[in-house]
Amino acid sequence: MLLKLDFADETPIYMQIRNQIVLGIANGELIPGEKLPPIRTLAAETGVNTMTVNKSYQLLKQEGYLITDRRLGAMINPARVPEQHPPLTEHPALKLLISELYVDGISKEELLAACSKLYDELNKGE
Amino acid sequence: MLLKLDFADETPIYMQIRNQIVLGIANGELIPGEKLPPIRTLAAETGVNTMTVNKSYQLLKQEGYLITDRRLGAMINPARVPEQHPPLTEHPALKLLISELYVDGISKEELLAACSKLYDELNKGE
Amino acid sequence: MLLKLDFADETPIYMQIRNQIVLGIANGELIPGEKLPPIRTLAAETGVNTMTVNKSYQLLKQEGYLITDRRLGAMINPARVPEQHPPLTEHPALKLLISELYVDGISKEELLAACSKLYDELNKGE
Amino acid sequence: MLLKLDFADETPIYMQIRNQIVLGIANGELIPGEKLPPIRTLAAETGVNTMTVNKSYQLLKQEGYLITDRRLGAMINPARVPEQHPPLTEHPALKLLISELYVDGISKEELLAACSKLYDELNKGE
DNA sequence: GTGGTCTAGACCACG
DNA sequence: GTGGTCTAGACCACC
Repeated sequence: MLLKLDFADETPIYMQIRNQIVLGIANGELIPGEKLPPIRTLAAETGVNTMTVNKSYQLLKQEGYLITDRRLGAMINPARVPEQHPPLTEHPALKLLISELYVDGISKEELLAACSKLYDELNKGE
Repeated sequence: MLLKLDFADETPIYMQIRNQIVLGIANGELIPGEKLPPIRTLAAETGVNTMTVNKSYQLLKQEGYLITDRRLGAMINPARVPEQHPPLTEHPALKLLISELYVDGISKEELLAACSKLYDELNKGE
Repeated sequence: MLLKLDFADETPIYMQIRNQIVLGIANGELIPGEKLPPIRTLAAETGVNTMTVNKSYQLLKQEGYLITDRRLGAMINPARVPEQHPPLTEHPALKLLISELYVDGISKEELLAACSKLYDELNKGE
Repeated sequence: MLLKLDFADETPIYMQIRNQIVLGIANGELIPGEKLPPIRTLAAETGVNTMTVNKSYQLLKQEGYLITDRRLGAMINPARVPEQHPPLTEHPALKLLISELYVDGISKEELLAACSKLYDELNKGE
């Protein structure tokens, strides 16, 4: 799996790494139990400070996406417990996003079609 | 319209103000052409510095949500030109959001139902 | 002559009025000796405060574009003495403008063609 | 690169800084990828508040002249996408400028010669 | 009265 | 050490 980082982007680098790994898990590119590269390796490959990669791994671990085994290093959590969600209609980010799209003239059909398509693209291997 | 700010939240205050106004526009609470409170008033009401509110207004203006009529002050842009969107299926934030929800076990039906409901709630006045 | 003002524009209204009158003089729409509408009339027509129009007229008078006769009101100065210019190559605004266009990839030919065309369009009646 | 600010000038300081950097890019004094001084340094050197310099950088970033690499700070955007221009003959500032010069008796030849010279002086290093 | 600009500090997130 | 955010107060241009 290849990480694409944009150092000029406003989202922090550690968050970009975290996001890409989450995306990788969702679309099946990273499978539960798969080993992730050691922090130093990933840092060297991406030209990022080890501390930054470390922060990403810590965050992913805290969110349950990752587990670290002392002997094997980091791997995708094979037994993740999904987070408890309040009703989706209260999800602040989703609400804001849909509001922005609505104001930009996106129709309901377009929105639902895109959501459906994006969802279907996930984990094609299933 | 009442703004609710959370000073403990990590999202910057100026961004919270911006977000709430965008939400207000989307759900019809703020109508195009409507006058917004002067920077100083809003600052006093929310207990925030004028510079912070100023920053929000600047951002909203830059995004086209707001205009400042030199005679009357700030108002919701009555003739906003919607932003050009690349296909929604390439929208990074939407993609990430759906991925996170998917990994958390949200079903496609739940997702679409929530999006549909959120969309329908917007601009009830229409 | 019709003034088009944009109250949301960042350039002050009095300056917009001044600019449009200068443009009118340059393109021959306003001819030397021509009477300008009284301040109050212009203010009413454009929906602007009389003080604002007054400021425009004062500025134009100070720049020599306008003279006011107590009996006849304001008119385009029929005997304007052109301002003394330092060498054009030192003109700060021109320098900045050309720099911006250059950085935006405008070729020298495009620039000169546009300048030539714009110049030729002025005072067609001559 | 040395910035010359005129505190008596009516153009805002942050805009003067912005203008000088744009000029520097155009004439080749600042090359794409070159690192700019940190906000604090530039503020100290010019005797201006950090917030003011910050505002300049924000503006330059928004205009695409500058990027801030999260690791290295601010630098001249090495991959700037030129802005889309409507036909130059519709450029309001250029139109106004030429009109003013025309009314001041500048001949077409003088104008074109100056534009040509100014353009040729840009980016001598090329 | 309106927004726009600026100052002199301070704190924080990021790398 | 870097930019990003915020405060408390001030002054100014514009209308």
